[in-house]
Amino acid sequence: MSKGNRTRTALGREEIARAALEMLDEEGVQALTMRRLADRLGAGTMTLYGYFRSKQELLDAAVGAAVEDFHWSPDTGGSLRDRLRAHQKAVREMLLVHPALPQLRAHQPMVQPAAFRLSEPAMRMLLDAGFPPEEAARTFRVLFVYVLGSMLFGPDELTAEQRRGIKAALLLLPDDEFPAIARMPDELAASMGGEVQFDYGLDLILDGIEARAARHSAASSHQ
Amino acid sequence: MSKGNRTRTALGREEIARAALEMLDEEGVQALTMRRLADRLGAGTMTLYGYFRSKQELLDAAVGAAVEDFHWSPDTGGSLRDRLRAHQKAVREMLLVHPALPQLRAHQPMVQPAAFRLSEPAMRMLLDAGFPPEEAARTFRVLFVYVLGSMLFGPDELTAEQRRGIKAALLLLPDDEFPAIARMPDELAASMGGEVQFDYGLDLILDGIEARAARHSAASSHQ
DNA sequence: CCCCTGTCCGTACGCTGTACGGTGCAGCGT
DNA sequence: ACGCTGCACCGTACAGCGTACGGACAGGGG
Repeated sequence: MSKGNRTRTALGREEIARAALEMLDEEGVQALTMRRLADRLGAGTMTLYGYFRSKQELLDAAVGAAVEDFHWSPDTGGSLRDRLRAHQKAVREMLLVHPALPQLRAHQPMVQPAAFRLSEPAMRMLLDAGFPPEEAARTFRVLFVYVLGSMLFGPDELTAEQRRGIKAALLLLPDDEFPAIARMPDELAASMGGEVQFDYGLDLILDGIEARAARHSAASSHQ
Repeated sequence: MSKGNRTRTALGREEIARAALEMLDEEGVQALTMRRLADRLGAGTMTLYGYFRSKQELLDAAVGAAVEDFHWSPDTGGSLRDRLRAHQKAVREMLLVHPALPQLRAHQPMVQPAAFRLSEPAMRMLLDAGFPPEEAARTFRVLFVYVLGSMLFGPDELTAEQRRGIKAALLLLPDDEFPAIARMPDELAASMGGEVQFDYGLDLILDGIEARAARHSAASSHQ
């Protein structure tokens, strides 16, 4: 059987997925087209369909490629809070490198098993801290939603034009109907992204988690 | 000038936007097509472009129509925590009626000034509770990200097929590489949406907000 | 009556994802 | 050395998308 040596002919699932991921990160989700990707690879459009059944399958593979870049060394010490924060910050860093991931995740949940690499460390920390499985899952979910949501709804990727549009909309709000918002366009604009904003919210959530963790460790020491 | 009475001929910006919103809510974002919307209205496709310069402008108008459905009676008493929770739950209810809103928001921030109707009450509560403007904005932003993120990443709208895919992926994870996750497929699946999950996270975040509010009210009483 | 203005829409263009079927080369049996 | 077979590649085609252009047609003012 002529197995395994056909990759000498340049193309393969891995290469295509990586090229798709690059394109995604550089130009955004809507810019990734089968034709444009094929051009970039110096291939014909339909060649890609020899490796992936559909565009969706290709996108899944690109997600898998991005996720494989993430590795977490589990042995950093410190409090549960510090370790959770470090982990979530690491996830965010990865998402900043691959900004297309949250958008893809919004359309369809992770199909790639490798995607669980991201959540495993945090789940483990919570279980080790005494959270019962269901609450650990719920707690992790809050962090998950916040970290991904910050990427998607925090406009780190806003056009200058969009920024101007928001500012303009804020300025012409009637003061009497929006007394709170109309007075603070600058604060609102500042709150819409950036590392300071992310850290503020992360710490706020970690406060809540820490309080619950204290309850659990107290309960287990009673036993 | 023949101004104002042309709506007698059935069509108008308002009707079109409302029809678009219905279509969005019933069939999802990707199902809304200029052609299909025109058919539904009994009009030609290009007629719509007489009322909206582009599909994007139409989508913005649909967002505006959805947001106008939301009214908040500001006078409910109770603690800051209770009022914030009631408000965020009301927002979530509106989003459940119009599930397309978070997806639209993910692609482009709110251009409709009316969208600020949603955030005004919460901002006001935070300012009244003594939060300085910048921190109020940051705090609100955390709630905002969580509420929208819960809609988008919580799979309230998951296909049964997708659900099965996740479950299958979870079941064939190698236990040695994912010791935490592989043991709790059911808990994880349960954590991915639903009102219980949402309330858990909302209360967790409100804990953090309440702690900060206590600090602010203490500071203001010192003065 | 005619013309003018404004609403409506048929047609067309360039784009998308993808099905189908052909082309050309690598490797093999003889 | 030769012909066959299988497979990687891709040219072409089709339905559907957003939307530009220009024509059809109705209603009101001269």
